[in-house]
Amino acid sequence: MITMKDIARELGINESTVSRALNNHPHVHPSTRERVAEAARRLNYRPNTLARSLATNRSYVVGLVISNIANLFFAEVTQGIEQVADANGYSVILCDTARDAAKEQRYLDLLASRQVDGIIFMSGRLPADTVAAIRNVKCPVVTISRDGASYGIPTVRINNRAEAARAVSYLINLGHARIGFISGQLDDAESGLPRLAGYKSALEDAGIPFDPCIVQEGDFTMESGMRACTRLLDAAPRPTAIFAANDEMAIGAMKALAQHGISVPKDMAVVGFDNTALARVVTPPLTTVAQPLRALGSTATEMLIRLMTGQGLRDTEVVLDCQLVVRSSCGGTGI
Amino acid sequence: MITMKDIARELGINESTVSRALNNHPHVHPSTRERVAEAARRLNYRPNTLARSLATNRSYVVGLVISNIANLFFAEVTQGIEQVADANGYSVILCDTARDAAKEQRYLDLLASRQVDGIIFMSGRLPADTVAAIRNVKCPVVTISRDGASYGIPTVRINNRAEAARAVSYLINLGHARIGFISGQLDDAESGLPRLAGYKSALEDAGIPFDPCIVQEGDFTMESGMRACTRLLDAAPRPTAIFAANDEMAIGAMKALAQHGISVPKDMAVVGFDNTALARVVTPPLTTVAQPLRALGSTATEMLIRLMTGQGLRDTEVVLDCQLVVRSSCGGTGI
DNA sequence: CTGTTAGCGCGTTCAA
DNA sequence: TTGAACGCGCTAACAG
Repeated sequence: MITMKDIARELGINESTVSRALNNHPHVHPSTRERVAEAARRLNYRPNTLARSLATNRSYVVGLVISNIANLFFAEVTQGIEQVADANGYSVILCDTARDAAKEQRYLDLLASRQVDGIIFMSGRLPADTVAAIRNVKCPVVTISRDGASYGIPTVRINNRAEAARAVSYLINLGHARIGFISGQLDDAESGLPRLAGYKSALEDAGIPFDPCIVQEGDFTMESGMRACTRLLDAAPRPTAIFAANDEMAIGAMKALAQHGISVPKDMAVVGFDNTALARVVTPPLTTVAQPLRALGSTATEMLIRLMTGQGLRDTEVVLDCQLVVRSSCGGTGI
Repeated sequence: MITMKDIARELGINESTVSRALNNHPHVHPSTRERVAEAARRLNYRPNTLARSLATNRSYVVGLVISNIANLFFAEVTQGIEQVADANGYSVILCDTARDAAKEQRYLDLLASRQVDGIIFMSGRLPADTVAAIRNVKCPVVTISRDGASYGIPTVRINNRAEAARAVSYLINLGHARIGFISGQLDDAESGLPRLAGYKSALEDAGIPFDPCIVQEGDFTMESGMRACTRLLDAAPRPTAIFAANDEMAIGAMKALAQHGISVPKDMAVVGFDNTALARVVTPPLTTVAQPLRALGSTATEMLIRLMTGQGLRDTEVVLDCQLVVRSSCGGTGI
């Protein structure tokens, strides 16, 4: 490895002059600067970021703690994060916790040891000891899509309640008055309860009475969507539309409908939530609430950068808007 | 930040003794070791990995250069990589190149500057200057799924030719004699040409003449699959089965078939390649050649670890087996 | 504008 | 078994 010392010796000047020249400090003679640059090029010099970080106490690395990179949802958010980080000179250390709480803690510790300048945390719920661990790392932390705001942790998320209501209102405007709902786990404070609440409020706004018989709980898997849909079909009167709390369950519902010979969207409209790639591949393409995945990542990263660079935050909680993507499962025209 | 010096002062002993105690060196008095451990705990000491790396010249970080983390294919491989890396004490720096050759070079340089111990490279083809850049970083590099072996770069990949042949043979055994092929770009030395070659060889083995009329080139997108399929339907005699070089195009083909009122698998069998999550969501679920995605990642990481730890490599090229996953698009039973 | 000195936190000699 | 001293590669403070 070739160091600043080498190029200093080569040029018969001092190491710190080399440092200044390479870092574009003011007050370096143009000719010196040029000679240094030339020598660096010639000797194939590569700065040692580790040493620099040790000296400056800034690593220009951010940690990303995530529960499952193989999930399209997280993968897209990650892309938004990496892109903004890189554009600002930061590298990203990827930590996949596989929803393991012990791993979460270990990763937070590891990242702190590695002197990261900041951390983005997007791994499941926030139990008390995880909150404690987050407070324990000295660097700024931003959480995505979780209930961090209630702990005073900077957060970016979507308004699950309002977005769910928007989707249901859309169905109502289409003329549907009997709308089944396939919920996620109701103990999920993120995508479970709030989306159910949104469903209810949209009905209420339209003066449609809430009927618990056409609300079925699933667990966000395709299989649970199929089962929930089958139960919905037994309700009397039968719903004319189904809203599911995520795409997977909506797709499961469409499969169940197909098995029962019910045609989408002619006999049943279906709407999902998330807008993963699955939604446009399934037949017919699924109408769905599109989360701004990349934006979740980039916004969180921008917040983190503000914190790391000592600029304040406007709001410790940012709520992003979604978009209803209408496809042929809901009366759209399809491809 | 609290350092070894702090705990040394606290205990009235020397800093290097603390270092030895913390690193479980032999020849440290048990009582000293215990006092140090206790003080470290009490003061909430956290080792500074940067400083350690600078001193030992090993960072325990690997770089991952990838072309698109939002693609399920790469995301799953990445999960395999992260998992093995973490299990061996390595962290992963994620670099998403977005297929930008300039970014590839920049990232390789960046990683070298960060003193990573090794790099896994999985970003598109290997043009000459990228090969040069790879040779230029001093740490070991392993490539995945690319033609690195011909440059002497350690590689793990699948046998695209043989796996494609396997899928086509399966169709032949099912009784199909007229099998259309939707290829990828034929200038793609990875998934383009080899898969076409596999298609041809399977036909030849079965004594079926090759007919260029029922080979249509696509570009791995769903839309191109639709167009290619439409062209295939004009061929006379019309094929009874279609093999596509990836899932996306196979799904596009299924969409085109649906538009033409052709039922899958009754009137047409369809087989894809890759086994992304899309394959089991589409209707009917797609038969496809399943690449061992996680294994690609974990195998590459294991190779890299051998290299980083100075153990040799058995083979500089490892070829993994795929598996044909039969689903209802091809005579399976469906869900 | 440049050289000198000191130090970031840790590991590793070499003596004692 | 422990202490003292030095070095990893780089930045920063202070002179000059």
